[in-house]
Amino acid sequence: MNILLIEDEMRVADFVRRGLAAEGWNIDHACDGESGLTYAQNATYDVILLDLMLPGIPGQDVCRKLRARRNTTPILMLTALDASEEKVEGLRIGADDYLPKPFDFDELVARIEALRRRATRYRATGRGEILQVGDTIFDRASMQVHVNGMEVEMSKKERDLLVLFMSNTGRVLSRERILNTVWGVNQDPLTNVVDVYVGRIRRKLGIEGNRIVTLRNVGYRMG
Amino acid sequence: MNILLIEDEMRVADFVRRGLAAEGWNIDHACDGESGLTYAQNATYDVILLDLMLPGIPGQDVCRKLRARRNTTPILMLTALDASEEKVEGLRIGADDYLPKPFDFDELVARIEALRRRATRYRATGRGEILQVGDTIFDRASMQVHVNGMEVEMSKKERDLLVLFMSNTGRVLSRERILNTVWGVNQDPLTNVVDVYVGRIRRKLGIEGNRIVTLRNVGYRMG
DNA sequence: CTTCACGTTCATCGGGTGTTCATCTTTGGT
DNA sequence: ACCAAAGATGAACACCCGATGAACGTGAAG
Repeated sequence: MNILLIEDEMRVADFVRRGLAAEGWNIDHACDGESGLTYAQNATYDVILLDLMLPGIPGQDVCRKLRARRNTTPILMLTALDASEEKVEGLRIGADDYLPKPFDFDELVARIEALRRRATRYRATGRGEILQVGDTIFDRASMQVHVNGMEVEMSKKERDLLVLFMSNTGRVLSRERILNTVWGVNQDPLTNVVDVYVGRIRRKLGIEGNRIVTLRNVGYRMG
Repeated sequence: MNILLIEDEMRVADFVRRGLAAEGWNIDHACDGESGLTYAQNATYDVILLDLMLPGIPGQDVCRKLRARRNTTPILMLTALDASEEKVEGLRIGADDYLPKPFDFDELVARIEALRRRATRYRATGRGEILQVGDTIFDRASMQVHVNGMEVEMSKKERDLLVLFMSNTGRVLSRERILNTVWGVNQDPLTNVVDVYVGRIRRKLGIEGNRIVTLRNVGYRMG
């Protein structure tokens, strides 16, 4: 899940970023409305967290502009004020939910997940809580992998790689793309970690591992 | 957790009742606004689910009357219409959240839990509720922990952590998340208190402690 | 003042995990 | 059929993460 956080207070931003990163989500952080709009235009996010008290453009205007640009990404407003007028106004100008500071971290996570769920009912894009390909099932909440009803133990990297495959079935993934996504940027391009890990999850998946096919000189594809 | 459902359509009511009962919650069902108000007056609920299209008194009026009677129970509005004017109006007249039909069941659960969490931050919770995972039982009212019928002594932090695990069985909890929830915000991220306490409750739970498994590089999961 | 329970930090230890490397196998082209 | 390049795989290894025992500080109770 990709999240855009538009927030100027570094303390809050750091707190949110660390916590959400721990949920396994990717956070992009913009410090003001201008850069927030730029981020939102150049990438696709699952949820936008928008602070209202911003330097320069106020959060409300950021929200209006996003909607004017036909951006339908769910917006969760964060604000220090718990005035219900502000809440009502926020929802009127296109926000999807509203969370007054100081907020409970668990509640933030629950709201984000609720927004994601709601959005994915209408768009087809989003990923659900459970990924299934053939007889291979991955549960994001418990991080468990089941193959033919049997649980299979995996390490974090193995799971990350499997999730990448399972959420891109039928699509070819280049080694480079896999490296960037699972291992992060700036990796030694002449490593063969990807090959090693593909081998490991193939073995662990047993027969189901055959679903990951090699395309010589191109990459791998699951499906 | 006790929930009051005010809803006239039997199909929807049955669906919600069965699903929420499966969460281990008690559901009282009123078929119209009148009886709904009576229920709300004679018992204390954690959350009220209020349909807007009701025979007799409209849902909006039920909401207003509850608030006029100083009833502060969180209200989650359910409605067939996804008109944001209605949403705005609902929030203005005292509802806490709003869910358009048809809704995702998981989302309903998430919203209810969010409302409960939000409410319990301001009131003193103290409701008698029993958590059970395997042969481990926690009684919120007496704060007692029983394992295989034997009482186990625990400190406050140990109990808090155990409750967090027991109310999130099957879900992976990152250290950050645990720190934020049990120890509070802005904690030194490089402390290992969480590890130490997980170890302590594992030991105290004996065999049952094995239910808390470690996911290396991710967090812990109970169940 | 003493004692004790609790929360927290620290140091140490063991093992799982991630990574590299070398070798073997497969594939595609000539 | 042969060769070269790409991929698969087994093994080795360093390192980091988590488990744990112990020590320390603190505040409450006796």
